[in-house]
Amino acid sequence: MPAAQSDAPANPLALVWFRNDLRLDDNPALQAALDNGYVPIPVYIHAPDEGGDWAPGAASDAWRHRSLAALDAALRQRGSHLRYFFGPSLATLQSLIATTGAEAVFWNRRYEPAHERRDANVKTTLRQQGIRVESFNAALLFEPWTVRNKQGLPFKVFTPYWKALLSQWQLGLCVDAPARLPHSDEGPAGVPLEALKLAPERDWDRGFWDEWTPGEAGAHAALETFVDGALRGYREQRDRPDRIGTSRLSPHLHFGEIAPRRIVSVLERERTAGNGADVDAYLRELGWREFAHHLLHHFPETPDRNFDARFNDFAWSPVSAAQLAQWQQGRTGVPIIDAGMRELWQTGWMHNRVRMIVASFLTKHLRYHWRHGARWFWDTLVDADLANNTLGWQWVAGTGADAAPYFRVFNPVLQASKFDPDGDYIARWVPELSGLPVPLRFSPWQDPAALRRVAPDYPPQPLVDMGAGRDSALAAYRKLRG
DNA sequence: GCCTTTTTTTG
DNA sequence: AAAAAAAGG
Repeated sequence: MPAAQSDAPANPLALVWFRNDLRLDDNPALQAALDNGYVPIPVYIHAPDEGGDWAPGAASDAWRHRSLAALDAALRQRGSHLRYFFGPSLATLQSLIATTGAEAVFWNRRYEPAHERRDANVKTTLRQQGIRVESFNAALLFEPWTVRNKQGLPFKVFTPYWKALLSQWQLGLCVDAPARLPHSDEGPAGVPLEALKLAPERDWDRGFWDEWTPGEAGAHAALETFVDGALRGYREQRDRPDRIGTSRLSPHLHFGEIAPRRIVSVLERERTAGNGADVDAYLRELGWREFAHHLLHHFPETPDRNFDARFNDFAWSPVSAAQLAQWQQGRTGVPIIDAGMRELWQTGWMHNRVRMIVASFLTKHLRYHWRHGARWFWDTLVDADLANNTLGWQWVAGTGADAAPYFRVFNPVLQASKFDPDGDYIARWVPELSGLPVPLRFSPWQDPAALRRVAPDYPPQPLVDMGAGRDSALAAYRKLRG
């Protein structure tokens, strides 16, 4: 190399701050760095306490560990790599700017209230220091503040919200992952991924990885599996926990391993005369995800407070730690509930239909405040997502926006017979009941002798009598209105 | 995106 | 007599 070359101005550096956008495909922050002629320095900053009361749970950490490793591997294939640091985020970015000489910072937005506040502060502070800072939308089809009703207010009901989305449906083109990435070794190397201690010390997550492959490649493989399999018939099969009837994309979406816009573009490409209704049904589910983020942005207190303030006076039952543990561990004596809770514990995921059933049981039959369920899901779900989790629990509990009315009580026996008609889901997750014939498998307490013979360790009676639980929930609700 | 009970319709 | 629809929580 001629010496003169070193005097030529090198390409300026930009920090690309990865958060819940752990992908290279259609990543606007990364792309903006490249398009503006910067050499991107990909960084991940571990700062769980910046999530406020909603620091990531254990299952989420286990997933993130693997997803970060996958992102780093993908970056390395392209000549770059991911650098890991400990927070606080602002101080870490400032120090990186000082040591690398980076002139810009790019990131993709998050919508959790604590993160929105933090990001706003980071942006203002760095800009005051003369740094170029830009944020982008990588996680949503539409930014929450761009969807308004006729009065200019945020929507509170899903159907009109969804109609508004459809009427303004205009998605930009996806940008493919760059084939090569310029690279700089300027500045500190950071710490090894293992230092972040995201992976469990004890391998309680062993059962997760038969079911899931975190990371961008796993996300695209899951999408392909969905398109080749469950998409056809999705509209009807998506409610069947005994089948692979859903996309199983939720954790990949949460971590931003795949863009919703990419999913839409693939589904539209795959749309045929035969599967149009199925594609539309899936898009509607993506719509619920959008709605959840819309609500969280506009009503940031809802992870901890009832959306419907009338419920602030509701007579929730005092929590019995023992009963709550029975629900958590899948030992309520109600098979469909126990199957769901055990699926969650063993795989970090639960079928959506079953989420509604176990949530209804906790908030109606046990009449426990939805927060107890939301917290448990938060810790155990690999797809734990503040927007979706909050909407889901407040929806079932009847306290939310466009929620199921409180008097809508799911009957777990009826739900099981409707959506797991052969009892296969129950048999898989509560195998000790597989020796019972099917109608009995939904309500084994109805034949105590058979239950004792087949599964002597299974609770002989449900935690709550179905009829009594329903009635007392309805009575508490009546008092609220009265 | 429900359940139960009551009422009406259908075979 | 059973199934479907309606009503109301």
